[in-house]
Amino acid sequence: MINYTDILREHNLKATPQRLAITNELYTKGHVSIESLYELMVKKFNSISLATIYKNINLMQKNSFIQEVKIPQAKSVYELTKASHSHLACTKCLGVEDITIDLNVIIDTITKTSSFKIDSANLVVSGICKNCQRS
Amino acid sequence: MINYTDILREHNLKATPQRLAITNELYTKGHVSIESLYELMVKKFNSISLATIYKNINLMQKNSFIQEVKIPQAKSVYELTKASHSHLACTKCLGVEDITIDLNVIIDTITKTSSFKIDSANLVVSGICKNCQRS
DNA sequence: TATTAAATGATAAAAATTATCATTTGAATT
DNA sequence: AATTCAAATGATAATTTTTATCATTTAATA
Ligand SMILES: [Mn+2]
Ligand SMILES: [Mn+2]
Ligand SMILES: [Zn+2]
Ligand SMILES: [Zn+2]
Repeated sequence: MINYTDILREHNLKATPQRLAITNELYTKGHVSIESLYELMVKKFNSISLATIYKNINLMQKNSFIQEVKIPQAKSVYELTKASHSHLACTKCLGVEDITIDLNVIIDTITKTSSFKIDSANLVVSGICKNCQRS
Repeated sequence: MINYTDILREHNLKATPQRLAITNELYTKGHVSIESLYELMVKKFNSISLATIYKNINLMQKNSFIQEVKIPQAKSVYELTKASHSHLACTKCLGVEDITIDLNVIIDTITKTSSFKIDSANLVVSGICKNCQRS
């Protein structure tokens, strides 16, 4: 269990209980949607406002503290920003897993064959996760 | 200029003027957002309903006639379904270009190293397009 | 041309997101 | 420890986005 107090402050964000709870949830769950994050927070705070969730998600995104992951045919999930990686999205349980794949070959190919100046590459692979395959 | 009348009917969709206009717009523009599609349609039909846009987009998506492309930090665009391909998204002009990249090596790698059963892979590369680089 | 299921347009309703603002609070300062 | 104050929260209104409803129209078939 990481303490995000200092890390929040480094991003010029006050370490409020709500933010610490949000970051902890993102840390433990990995990838969380807005609605499930809100449900989780309501359990911890008798009266957290949905606006607080949105305001923090947006603010932390601006500060590159967290990132949105857009999944085809499903709701977005959010995660703590970490080293660049790709995602496996299960179409059955809607779970999202991290996977580290070297996309440099692809990036190089695009750079050589097009005039596009690449900033980042986002890969989402959809399918059935290990757990959902048996059933 | 392709005539989509028969293609729509093959998908069990009536070839209404609105649908023909939508498909033509997707064909000529390539990738269009809901709001710009609506603006374009309003020019052609004095009183097309936004609901008609949504209903058609959703229906045609179910029939795999068109597809949604989710772009990081930007609104989704829609395109006519065609051979699997990836996308270059310009963060400046918000334009989206097609690019054909062989993702089989990556898919094979994932298949070998994980227990994930892959259905599809979606790659969106963000950066600055050729046009936007000069300015 | 008549028939009919499907599509459209108008609009209400619902869902998602943002804005506003009085109150509270974290963190720095004394 | 008490004071200060910008920032954050919560309540809620407003806005935006998307879906539902339904009377009317229309594409397709006969
Ligand atoms: Mn991730
Ligand atoms: Mn495309
Ligand atoms: Zn699963
Ligand atoms: Zn551009």
